[in-house]
Amino acid sequence: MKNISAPKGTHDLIKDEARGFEHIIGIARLVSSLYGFDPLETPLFENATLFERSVGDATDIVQKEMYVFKDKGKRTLALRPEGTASIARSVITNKLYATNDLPLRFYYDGTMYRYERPQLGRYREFRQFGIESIGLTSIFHDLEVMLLAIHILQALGFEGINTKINSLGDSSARERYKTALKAYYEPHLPTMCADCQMRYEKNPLRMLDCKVPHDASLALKAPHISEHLSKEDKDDLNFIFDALNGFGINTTIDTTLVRGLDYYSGIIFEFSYIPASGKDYGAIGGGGRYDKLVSELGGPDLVGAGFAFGIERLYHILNEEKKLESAVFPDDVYIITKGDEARNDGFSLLTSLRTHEVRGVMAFEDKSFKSLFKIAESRGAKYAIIIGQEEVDGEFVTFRDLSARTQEKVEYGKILPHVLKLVHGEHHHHHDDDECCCGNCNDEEKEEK
RNA sequence: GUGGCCGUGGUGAAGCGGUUAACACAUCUGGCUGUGAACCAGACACUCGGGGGUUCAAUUCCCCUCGGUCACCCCA
Repeated sequence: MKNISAPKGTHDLIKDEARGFEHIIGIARLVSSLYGFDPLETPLFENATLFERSVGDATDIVQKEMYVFKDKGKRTLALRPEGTASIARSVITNKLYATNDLPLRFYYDGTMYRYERPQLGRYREFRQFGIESIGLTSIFHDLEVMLLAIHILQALGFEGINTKINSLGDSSARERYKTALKAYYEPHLPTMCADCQMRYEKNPLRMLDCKVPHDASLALKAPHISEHLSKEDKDDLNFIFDALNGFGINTTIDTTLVRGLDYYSGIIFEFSYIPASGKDYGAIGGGGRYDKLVSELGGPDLVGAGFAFGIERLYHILNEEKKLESAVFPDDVYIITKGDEARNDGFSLLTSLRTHEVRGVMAFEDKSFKSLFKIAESRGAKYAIIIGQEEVDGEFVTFRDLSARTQEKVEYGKILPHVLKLVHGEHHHHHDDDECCCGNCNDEEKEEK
């Protein structure tokens, strides 16, 4: 039998990692709802033309990274490479814009697919959390979107995020700028690196952040995109810059910042953060304004703005920075039994504990007490409940405090309240507070008696 | 898509032409007949990622392939 493996560029999220992802998404959803955003879930695949028309059929994402396939009905479908196009599509197909309450504010999260060569922080199936605000009427709406993004990062524990902003202007400004750039670079082209010669044809904006010293020095004197921006675009950019700094967010205008999706126009932004380990996971999130996306997809003339975070990247960084508290949920109780009768009694007890929101498991197979205690320990269980023949005969339970290493006998009839009191006790303890629970609880119990 | 490095048991890893393929952790069994530490004694590798080749002999060399990782590219 041949071994099977997970497809290249995919990864399983196991226990801690899955909980870490849940945590990140949970915070992002919570903060988004603070800003009046609602969830919107769209399909994992769409008609391929949706992405060709929105992301852009000349972009790398569509040209070489999209998973495209035909279904049995000969429809040409694509696994979504990003989330914005689907949200825009949904707004149009469901006529969500027919409301007096614009902009529409939505958040989403889910897997995205891009056929790329996997690397650290880059996968073929990866997860994003994003928000879209569609039907903007004010620059404050752009600002709101950015503040929400930053708020989420702060709520996750990020400090010192590098925020870069830029304005791409409208599409005609961008074309004018590309022409100007090419005119500037043309005479120098023979002296430049091979990559830049390729960029010249494909994406001249990228020539600006070449790392080859010679080329980088040329970039310093290159024409500026601001020379081609309308007054309104310039004012918007300055407004955002001042506002973010005014809120204490360290922001820089990076005129070389560009994005790989064609629908962006006007203000764009990107967040990055390199952890102390020095590992560079790339941009952790980014987004911007899209003036024409909705109308080009056949909807009304609505302006939108949004962003997306890469959850894998957020997770990896938070993990390196030890910002994720252990996501492990230790058992409250671990039940150890010996013999059929004991197993029956133990199972009834376990079942009733669970209905009372006590977390626990028991082993149903016969193993040595030694290994069962080892399992209880590795699960981080607070208490062990032992039921063997002695206990069954005497109708009691041996209740062991695993951290204090003390145990006592508790009658069958009193075990449920006994556990509930310890686990849920009126006086609320923090779960990470090792010493408190057992000691205090027992003391108080004695005092009450 | 281009180039570099890597792939040994559940895990971390030695070995780099002929070895019983170390060692450590984990797991299991016993010493302790119902109790988690430590200690002691044992046990556990049906493909050394997969396929092919060179060789008397390959985990060790070569090729292909799959996967990971790094740089480029691109982006979350």
